[in-house]
Amino acid sequence: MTHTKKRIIDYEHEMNAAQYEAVSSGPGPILVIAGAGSGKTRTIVYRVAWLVDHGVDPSSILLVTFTRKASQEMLGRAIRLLDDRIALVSGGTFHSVGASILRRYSRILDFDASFTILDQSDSHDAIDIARKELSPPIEDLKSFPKPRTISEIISRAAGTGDSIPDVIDQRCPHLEDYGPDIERVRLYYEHYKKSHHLMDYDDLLSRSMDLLETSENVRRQVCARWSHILVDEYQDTNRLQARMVRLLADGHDNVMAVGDDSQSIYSFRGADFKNIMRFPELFPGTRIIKLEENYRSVQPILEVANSIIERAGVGFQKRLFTNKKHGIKPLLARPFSEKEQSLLVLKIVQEFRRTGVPLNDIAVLFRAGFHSFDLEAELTKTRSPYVKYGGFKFVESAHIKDVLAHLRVMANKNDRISWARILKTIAHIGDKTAKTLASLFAEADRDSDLSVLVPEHKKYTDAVKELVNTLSSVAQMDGPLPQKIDELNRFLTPYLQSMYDNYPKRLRELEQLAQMSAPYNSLTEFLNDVAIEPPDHEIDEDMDSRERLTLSTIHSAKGLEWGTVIIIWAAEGRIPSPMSLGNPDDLEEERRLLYVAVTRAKERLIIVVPETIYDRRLGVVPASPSRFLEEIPMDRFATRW
DNA sequence: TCTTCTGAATTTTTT
DNA sequence: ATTCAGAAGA
Repeated sequence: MTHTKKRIIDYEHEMNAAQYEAVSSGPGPILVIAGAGSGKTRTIVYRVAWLVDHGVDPSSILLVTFTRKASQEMLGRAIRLLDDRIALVSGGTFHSVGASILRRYSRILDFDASFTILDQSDSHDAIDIARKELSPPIEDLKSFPKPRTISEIISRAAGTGDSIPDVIDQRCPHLEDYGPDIERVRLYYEHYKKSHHLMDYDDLLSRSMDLLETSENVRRQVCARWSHILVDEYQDTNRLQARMVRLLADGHDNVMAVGDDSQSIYSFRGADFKNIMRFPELFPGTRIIKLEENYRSVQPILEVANSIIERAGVGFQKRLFTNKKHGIKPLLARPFSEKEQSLLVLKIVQEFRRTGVPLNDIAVLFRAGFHSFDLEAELTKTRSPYVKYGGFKFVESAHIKDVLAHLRVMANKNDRISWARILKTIAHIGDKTAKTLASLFAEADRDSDLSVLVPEHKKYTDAVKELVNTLSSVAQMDGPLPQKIDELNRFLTPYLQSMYDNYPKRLRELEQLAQMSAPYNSLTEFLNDVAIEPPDHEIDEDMDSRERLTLSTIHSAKGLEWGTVIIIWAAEGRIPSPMSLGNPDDLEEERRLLYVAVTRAKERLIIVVPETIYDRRLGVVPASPSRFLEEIPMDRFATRW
């Protein structure tokens, strides 16, 4: 066998001392505290290479990340660095690792191996059903919390291990009276999922770990399969995920966890940065290595970053330093209004472009998706190209969900939620009819002809029959998966045309979906993967090659960097978000969020705080800079360049 | 009377 | 994009 790409790596000289120490550690638990821009990804990639170079079988290495993107990027870099053997490394998200364990051992739990994975809105739908079908019924459904709220509470309880009343007490005390009924909804929801062979995202983690905990046999097999585990972004784990890491490493403790407590920004989804502080308790004998040299930002930017984070209450002490001593101070700009802010951003961007800064190297960051609405309007008006991250997801857009729902009922006839969604696309069928028919279909025998169940002499009779017939004929079609999906798309085209005026674009996306299914052998397999790992929006759009400005929420910008970063709406009332004011821990997270935003910048940082803010109720009111900025000595900023 | 359809209002962050 | 309230329709 020849390894054409193989090269000898001089580990000691290709990185700094701390990085080398982490990369070349022997067996046992290691915690790497990697400050922003300190070469975290590089360290992980070299660690994988080092292990393989020192005789560890690549297929026994597991690299756990939070996103598919992160996992692909790291494996891609490792493959380029070493050679094709790296391709054998297992990489995945916590959820996909859980799903793969469940799929393999589902027989042991009494669960059908072909379970369907509920994405977030599916799970909302299921909870809505539970709300409405509970008996005895909930007294005042109108004032009862919405599915979304209940789902958040249930999911948080699952992720943190707290009870429902505890979660309500901490997060939303005003809902205290509903506690017992929410608990009933949860029980119904659990039962519902079980009887319909459904798993939600939390189940993928908790069910798989229950399995490892209860079955010694399974645990031994799984832990023998992966003898070395690397976990990225450990600060964003919740208690469930920390438990997962502990269980997966049972018996060998060969875990390298990498993270930065100062960049923990996902507590709303149950993450607890204290997990990273507790790692040494979970793994006795942990070696702690700190990476503090920053390779990204110039000194004046780091000074602002350090002064934001040094006022944080708890955390591993660290202070970033850099060799890039020269550089300009961050600019603090105060335009009058939101409109002026947008115009200022436009002006800066145009100015930089003229001086040769590529558009790709500039990003505008903000706290929440809607903070960029006005800017987006201006950009559209002036025909400036941009991409926005942190908005709606490809898979969550309606037309994709429609096709997926069709595919799901083909794979699993008793998927009531998908039936209801499909039926509602037919004229004269609303909520009520859709639900009735969905139940009817879901409970029908496996092989019976559904079209005989359709009520006669209704306006929708013919349309429903056509739907049912199409579904069963596509399901029985021979041939590869993409061909089936294309057939389905053809059937749905008239509906899409009537529904969306931009249907050509949506149709193209559906073709892409069909393409994506090509590597899969079974529909079930494809659907499972799509639910865990939403495909990226633009895989090979022609837009991609063009230069565009990046607009992103701070959350979606984590791990990325740009030469120039413009932070808009760095004002009280935006960051910290008003939602966080009630809880000191949440407020601290807002501080970290601003820290993450600031540390994305390499050379130039511009912080924009409009003088006024528009409030729907109060009209135009004065705005002041975020409290996290007010704490910083003003001489760290420039007021003009 | 029960359902569907239409239009208006609202939204923190997401695997 | 989703959700809610009220009008129109069967």
